[in-house]
Amino acid sequence: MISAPDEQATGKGSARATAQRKRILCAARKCFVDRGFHAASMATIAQTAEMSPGLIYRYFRSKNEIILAIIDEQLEVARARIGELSDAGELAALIAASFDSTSRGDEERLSAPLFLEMSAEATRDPQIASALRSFDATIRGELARALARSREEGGYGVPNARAMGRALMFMCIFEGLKVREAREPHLDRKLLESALNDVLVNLFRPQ
Amino acid sequence: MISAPDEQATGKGSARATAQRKRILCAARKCFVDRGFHAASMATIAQTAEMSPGLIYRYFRSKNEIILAIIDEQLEVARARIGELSDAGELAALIAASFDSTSRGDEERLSAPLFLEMSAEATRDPQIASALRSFDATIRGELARALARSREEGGYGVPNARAMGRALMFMCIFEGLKVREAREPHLDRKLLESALNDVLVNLFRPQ
Amino acid sequence: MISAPDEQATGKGSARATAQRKRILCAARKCFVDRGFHAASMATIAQTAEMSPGLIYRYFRSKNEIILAIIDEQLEVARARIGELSDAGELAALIAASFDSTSRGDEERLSAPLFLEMSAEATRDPQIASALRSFDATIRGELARALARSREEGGYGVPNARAMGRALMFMCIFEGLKVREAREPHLDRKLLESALNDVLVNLFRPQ
Amino acid sequence: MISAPDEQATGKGSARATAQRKRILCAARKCFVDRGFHAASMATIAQTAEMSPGLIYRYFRSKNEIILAIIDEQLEVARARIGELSDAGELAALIAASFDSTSRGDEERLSAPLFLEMSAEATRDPQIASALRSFDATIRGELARALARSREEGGYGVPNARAMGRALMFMCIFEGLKVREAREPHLDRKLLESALNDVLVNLFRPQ
DNA sequence: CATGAATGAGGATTCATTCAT
DNA sequence: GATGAATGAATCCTCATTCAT
Repeated sequence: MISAPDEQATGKGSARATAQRKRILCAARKCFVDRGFHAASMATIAQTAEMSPGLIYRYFRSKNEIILAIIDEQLEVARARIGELSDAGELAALIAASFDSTSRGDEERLSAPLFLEMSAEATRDPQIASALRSFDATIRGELARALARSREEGGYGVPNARAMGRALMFMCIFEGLKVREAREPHLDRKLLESALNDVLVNLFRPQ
Repeated sequence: MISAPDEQATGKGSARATAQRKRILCAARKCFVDRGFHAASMATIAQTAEMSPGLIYRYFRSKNEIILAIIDEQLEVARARIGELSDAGELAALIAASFDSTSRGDEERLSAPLFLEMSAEATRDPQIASALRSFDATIRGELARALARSREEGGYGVPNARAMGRALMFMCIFEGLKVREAREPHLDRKLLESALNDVLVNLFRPQ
Repeated sequence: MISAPDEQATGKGSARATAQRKRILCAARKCFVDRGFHAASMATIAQTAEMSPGLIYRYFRSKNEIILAIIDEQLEVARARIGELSDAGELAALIAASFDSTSRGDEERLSAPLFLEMSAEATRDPQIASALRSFDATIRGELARALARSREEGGYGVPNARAMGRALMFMCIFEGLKVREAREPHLDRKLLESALNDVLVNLFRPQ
Repeated sequence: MISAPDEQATGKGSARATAQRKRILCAARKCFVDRGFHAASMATIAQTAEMSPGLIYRYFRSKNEIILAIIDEQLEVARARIGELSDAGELAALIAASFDSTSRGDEERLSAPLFLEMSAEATRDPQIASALRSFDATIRGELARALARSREEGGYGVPNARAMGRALMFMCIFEGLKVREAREPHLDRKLLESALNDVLVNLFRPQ
């Protein structure tokens, strides 16, 4: 978690407050996707959220706090998604599906533009960097464990020595595909799926 | 190429002008890496280049033109690097080496932060988007051809049907690694190399 | 009308907003009179209006929009004034009076410096040029009709063939006097009045 | 004369220097007509004059000095032109002809845009204001004398009491027409000529 | 709670002018 | 004499943030 809840100063914890925060974050997400963290102005976010700019500051201390909250949210979504993937067997098909923007609502997918925005921002902001590192650690550990688990236990039986490396490669492919999604959203699905199978079959084949 | 040379209006073509442009681009690259395209101010770039802000405009029409020039430069570097990789046999080792920021000077490597910055920007700027697409087309075509070439001709003998898909996967891994480099520059090299070998051996093994 | 009201984007239509716009226009008018459209800076206008520079942009999209609004205002004032003149009989006396800067407040007179500024600007800006042309057409048409009307109907009974020409001459004299006012604001009123009578008596005498 | 010759510091008096000054003034005139005093940059003027910006400063101390020189030149041209007019008998036809931009070269006509630019500038710059006043005094005196001269001496025999007033009106019409020329350069010549005759016949008819 | 007007620092860009060559 | 690179102040405009109502 990047942004401390700090209900004292902002959230109030009431249902109302939660709803307002969600409203703002939803608007912010849209604006950030459309224009990037920097180019999206608080005024635009307010307008999108159909509230006054001043009101936003009742729920978030600054624009940066909103950015951090959005990053948290996106990482959470990604965590959930990759958790699902690693549990299921059909990894290639599922990853390919995660590429498809029509398969889920905006709030349930790691947005490709936001992923790039976040990653770029992490280069400069240590707080964001650390959030991403923690995300990484969680996911890679989880993946490595899944890979290392024996076939009898529903795992892939990959030797421990290789599991960490393959988890790393999985992340690279997952994130490389996010980059690609941002750049080439209409990439041929057939090509993608067969390519993924071609590679992942090796990465994840029970050994 | 995004930015036409257009010596008419800016560069003057003189040795001096070329040196100044290089100076500016070098300063801009530093600033963009440190702060991002948007947060880097012309004043900062000028200061880094040790010249007055006004002077920059003798060599570039706008900040955006500088951004485009930097993107051109980075894509050119990436093209050259991937060209080398695809010619050589030791793909995994080379890719891993390309991760190593100490192996080459700043100007001879695709900067990871800039790569993210560029990719994010391409989401909104059609000119950048098109430059990236053209980069993609070139590289993927080249890779696919190298993969499809018969072993006798120094290729990998991958069936045509699979070559395109593997080229795509190669790009995902390459770019996924750039993302990782930005996030985790001190990633364990041993782990990385062995993981790459593990995957690429399958992707590029002569068949 | 040059500048559409466009309350959507700027004015808000509230009483407050109207007052602020007026405040800004009033300050801008002063600054433009003192220094010209180009030399008057937004900072100066803001200072004159006793507000921050940024606030101006809540009410006007750009400096140019302010210029256009001022031009609109000035043309409107001129139209009203010439309307009065053409209705009354004592044209010479009235024109001379319109020269007198003490007879009316700043907002009810076509400012001589602004008239020059506007006219000069119209040379380059097609929007302003067209506003001036429309002003011309209105006024000259109105004058020509007044001149052509029969004496029984309160007109001057000037033959149609001559009415257009005399309306043109009237405009030349009116505008020539604006030039003079800018240059020689303390011109001898007696001289002016008798000179105007001498000429206009011929232009407008009922025939 | 606004701008003191001051050969010491600038002109050098040599034929070369004179030619260079003329070159610069000619370029400046073009630029000022096209873009106005303020918007015309020294760089553009230099380019138009086909010389380097720095060189201009060998012949003029500042941009303002160029503006003043141009104003001098324009007033000189106007003086000459009105001198001709007042000597000839066919005043109306001649004034109308002076409207016609094709009748003379650019350097021999008072440019309408420059006239507006000058007049506007005179509002703020006392030096320019005084130059215009001196111009006025000369011209109006000359005109008044011509009008007052007896018919036997080639004059118009206008009583002294009226001569000053008519000279004033003549100036208004002349300058009013300059304003019109800037605004409506393609004004119907027939209309203009007949209108001028209609008025001037009264102003200048020998009495 | 909510508004939206207000602030003012900061950003990109231009341009008259200078000066080393 | 001549060049044109270099300067840096000044300009327009934007936007995160605050606060009176």
